[in-house]
Amino acid sequence: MSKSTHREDHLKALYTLGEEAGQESWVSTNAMAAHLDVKPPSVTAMVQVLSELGWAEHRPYRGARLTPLGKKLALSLVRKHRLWETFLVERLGFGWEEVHDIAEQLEHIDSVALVDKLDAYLGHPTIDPHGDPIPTAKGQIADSRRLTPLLEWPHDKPCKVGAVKDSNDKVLGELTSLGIELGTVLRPEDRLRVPLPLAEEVLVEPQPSQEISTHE
Amino acid sequence: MSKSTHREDHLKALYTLGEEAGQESWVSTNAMAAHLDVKPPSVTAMVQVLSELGWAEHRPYRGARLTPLGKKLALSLVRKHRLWETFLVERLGFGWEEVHDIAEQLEHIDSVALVDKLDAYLGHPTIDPHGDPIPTAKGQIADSRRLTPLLEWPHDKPCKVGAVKDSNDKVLGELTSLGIELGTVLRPEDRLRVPLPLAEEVLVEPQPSQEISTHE
DNA sequence: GAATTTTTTTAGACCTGACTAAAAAATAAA
DNA sequence: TTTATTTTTTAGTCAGGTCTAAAAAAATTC
Repeated sequence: MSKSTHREDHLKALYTLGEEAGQESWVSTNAMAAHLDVKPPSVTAMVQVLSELGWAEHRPYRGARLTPLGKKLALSLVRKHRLWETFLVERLGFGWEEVHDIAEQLEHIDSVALVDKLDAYLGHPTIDPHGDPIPTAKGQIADSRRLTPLLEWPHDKPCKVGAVKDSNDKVLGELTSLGIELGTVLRPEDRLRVPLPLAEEVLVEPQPSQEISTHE
Repeated sequence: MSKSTHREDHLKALYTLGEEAGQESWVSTNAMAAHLDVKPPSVTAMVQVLSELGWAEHRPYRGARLTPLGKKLALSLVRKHRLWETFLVERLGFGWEEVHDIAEQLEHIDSVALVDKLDAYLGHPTIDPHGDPIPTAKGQIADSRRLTPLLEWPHDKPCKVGAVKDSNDKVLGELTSLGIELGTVLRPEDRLRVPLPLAEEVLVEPQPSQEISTHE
């Protein structure tokens, strides 16, 4: 990996864990190390670099958090990642469970023009193949949908799959083999076929229209 | 750059210079250093690594050349590079002079499935936006065209632009501003507008059909 | 064919990011 | 609040790839 790829990976880890933990909280270097599959001392060193770059703040023994600049850069990485995932699924025909690792590489390609043109080519998509919102070029996340965990959805009403929470390859693959993908309409009886650990990962929204089949 | 990116860059330099110099010749480490914009000792070190990997042979003080395995790998890099260039121009709307640097990054993305799907998506193209042939997945270069340097083409016959020899951004940009791109038909009088240094880079083929305009 | 110049390799240093082991700070338990 | 435990940082090492300076081989000149 290049110097910047390493930095970007740590930046993104910090962003991701920071989002999970809530806005102003400090992310522990240990958590980042676990997330990046690296030992804690390596993260400490890297966090200090991010700090020198003005991307993050580091309070020794407390943790790290992004500066506004760091957050902006992280969002541009997330944007690239999700645009590439969209391309891979919608244009190249990959399954939604196959694209994470490839997008993980593609997101480090350095070219503003490329991202802009890719975005336009895809028709300025707002969500990626896993239902996650795609930040705009300015770093705005505009996700107007109000998603509800499937397990909290009323048992007698149909709903539509809007996103998968922790979209790791295994969960996505199992959902696919159940015939469940983004946009799939779940009727009350369909939900019986979804094992609990999978159902926990699914976020749904009201079924808006005349869709009736299990396969969207 | 990652370990493999560095290795691949040296491998490709060795391939490129080896092709220019003719099949069996040894490529000097100095030439590679100039090509890669790196100092000669760095190349020596890297060539020794390639040698340990079985990708190249190194004869100290003579130079290096690819093994059959190395050549196969190099061709797969060239294939990736040219497929991505094709994608960038044909799908994303980049100019042919803008894509080299981006493809230089994209060619290191590691995913066989990605290359296969990209190739299919583009309709299994055989030449890239600069007229260079795209190796097949098996490493075959099937270029049935017989291209002639523009300067050797009979002055009284029209011809069609088939490729650009040294497709660096500057040459390509100047050709574009003259209205010359791949497939452009050049009538005898059109050739007067092409400065010598540019004309030297252009390879042409017989004009097959009813094309008459300067803009293909 | 000996001497000089050019090319290439070796030697040794630096940079970046990873690691292990040990020290220091923070947290939890007694 | 003192002790024990956990977390995090520091210290020191290693790997990979780059560099400069010096040595060795090859090519060239006289």
